[in-house]
Amino acid sequence: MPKIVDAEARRQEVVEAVFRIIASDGLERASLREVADEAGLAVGSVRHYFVSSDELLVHSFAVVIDRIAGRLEEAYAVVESLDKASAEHDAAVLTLLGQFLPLDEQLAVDACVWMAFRHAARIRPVLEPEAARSHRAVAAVVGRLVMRLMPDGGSIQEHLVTEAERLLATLDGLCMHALLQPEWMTAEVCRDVLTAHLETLVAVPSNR
Amino acid sequence: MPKIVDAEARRQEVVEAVFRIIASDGLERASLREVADEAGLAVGSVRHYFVSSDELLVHSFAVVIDRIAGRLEEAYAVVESLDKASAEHDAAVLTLLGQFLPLDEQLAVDACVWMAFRHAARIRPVLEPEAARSHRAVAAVVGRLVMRLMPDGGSIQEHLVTEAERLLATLDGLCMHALLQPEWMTAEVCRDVLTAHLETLVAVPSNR
DNA sequence: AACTTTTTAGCACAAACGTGCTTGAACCGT
DNA sequence: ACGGTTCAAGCACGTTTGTGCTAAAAAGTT
Repeated sequence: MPKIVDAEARRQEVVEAVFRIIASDGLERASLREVADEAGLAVGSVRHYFVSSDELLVHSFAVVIDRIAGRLEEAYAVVESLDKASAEHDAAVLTLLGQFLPLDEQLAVDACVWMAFRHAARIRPVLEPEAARSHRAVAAVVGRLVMRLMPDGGSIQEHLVTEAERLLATLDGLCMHALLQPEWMTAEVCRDVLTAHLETLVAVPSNR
Repeated sequence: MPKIVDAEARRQEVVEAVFRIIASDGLERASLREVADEAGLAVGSVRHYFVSSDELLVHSFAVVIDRIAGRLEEAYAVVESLDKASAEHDAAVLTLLGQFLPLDEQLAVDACVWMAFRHAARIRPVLEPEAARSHRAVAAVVGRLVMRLMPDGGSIQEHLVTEAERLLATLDGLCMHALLQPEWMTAEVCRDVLTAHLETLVAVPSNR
């Protein structure tokens, strides 16, 4: 039998190298040579764990999606465990929504990588399936949250879809601005915008 | 004197070629050779009008910013010319906000290009000044609009900033989704989300 | 007709890229 | 101790990129 190496762990190390490169230098710099250097390996070694550059990138995309979706599900479970009217509930909702934003270093890397891959997927067909999965996973959690938060429980299908999409758009927009214009979009502004949005979600206008 | 050619018009043609390439194949494919082919010129010719690849890209970024900002100012002038309570006013506001979204082919190209450059500016320092200018220009219009739409005229500075940033984030998020997930984010959903947002902007919760 | 200056075109080079392929090195079971 | 399998590393080839440089074509002025 061969040399024993935890192959999955090695793959994960390479993926982490990909993340660091994308966060600091962008997706276009995530070449095999750069990734190998960042991971402290040779190009041939990286290619031993990932058949092609495409496979490496698609797998990296999948990993970041799973990480984000996992955090969201976890945070949503907390929300669901609390009483709807309690103050802890509101705090838990803010914590959930904060998982989208680059509020700490780990979240910032994930947000960078996520954004980069989603935008790249518009052009590169290999990334498209994962982009669609990412959208479905996030929309599912946000949809459940909106259903829980809306006063009528989201009974009117059209309003639910609109409000879910509205929250999703605001989140992605906030994430974008926090990544691209960090000097204008501080963590505090993010929080203010989110709380303002939540107030508008609870208080549905009467004329609808 | 030399061969007479309208240099500015030629530059514009090259820029249009850049736009088409970015919209269809992404910014990373906007190389000198690709641009020259798309514009029907030789690489040397393109380089005669743009000293370097960087200058071409920065100038293209500036052009798309001017185009978008121009449309916004134009649409805002219409809004300002109408009575605040009229139905035409609401329609004009929707028209203004629609300038951000890829609702027709021209807007879609501009939105693609704008997004691509803004994201690239995170990594490429040469693009950063234009990205900052773009943010200021758009924020100015949106800020004025929010000030006009808020019931108290945006007299409380913090609320104004928050609401302006909230609208800006929603717009960018909508634009992103419309570009990346066009099958989920139709023009109709965009309109619904925007009208819902405007309702929440007019009806400020009492506890604030 | 000759000259000058702009415009257009193209060559050549170094650098970086993905990938097919080969070569040692490491290590476990026999 | 040995053999077979996996891991690690690297070479080589064809592309593509930006850019410095050269040179031909075009056209108004003299």
